[in-house]
Amino acid sequence: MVRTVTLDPRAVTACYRRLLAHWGPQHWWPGETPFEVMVGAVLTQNTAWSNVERAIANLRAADALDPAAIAAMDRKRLGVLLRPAGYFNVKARRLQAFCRWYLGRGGFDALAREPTDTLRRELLAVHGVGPETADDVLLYAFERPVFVVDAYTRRLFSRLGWVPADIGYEPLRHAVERALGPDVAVFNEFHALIVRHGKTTCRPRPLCAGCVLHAGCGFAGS
DNA sequence: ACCCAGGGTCATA
DNA sequence: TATGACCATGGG
Repeated sequence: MVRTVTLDPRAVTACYRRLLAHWGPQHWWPGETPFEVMVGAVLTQNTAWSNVERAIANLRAADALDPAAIAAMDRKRLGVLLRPAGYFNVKARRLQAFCRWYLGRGGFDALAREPTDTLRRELLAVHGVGPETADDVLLYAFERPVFVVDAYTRRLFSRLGWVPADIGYEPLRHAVERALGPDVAVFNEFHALIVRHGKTTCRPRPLCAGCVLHAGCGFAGS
């Protein structure tokens, strides 16, 4: 039995509005096609996006930004293309596992007909796809109303005193989803804003100083 | 010379 | 179930 956490919808909405007013729309997810978004979701695991862009550029230059091309490619050669994204041996395997699932399931149009919970369960069964990567794919490629939790999200909400610091992925995801209602556009923007905010003023060390949320969300430092 | 990045898997206790 | 090691490049 997972303890459910409740967030105040008004407070979370105020937090979202304040971040949006301060940072502006983030235009996530960068990517020409849903498949490119999915590739980015795997490659950006624990990796700076600037490095992912280089790897995607390599794939495109090799005419390999395509599920069949990636699935059929020699793994070592794929690793060479992915090198700037880091963990390139790991990611070559993960990307091929993902592409084989994607092709085996009939591609985007077939997958887009499946209900969200089915898609999520299948994504999580693919080697190398964990909760955050699965939810990136669901939200930013399939445009399903799923909120993406990451380290920034957990840190922000726990520093605001709204959730325990060790809250699990699912409890936090459901709490935010309930507080902000099922809304693809809002979930899209909110996650991007939390990342944007987290990598600038709310870095791990030192703790937030002069953060834009101090006034709006009651964060008083630590 | 550190620390960090848009995580996840696997072995071990 | 819960830690810890491991994966690896590039920027601040």
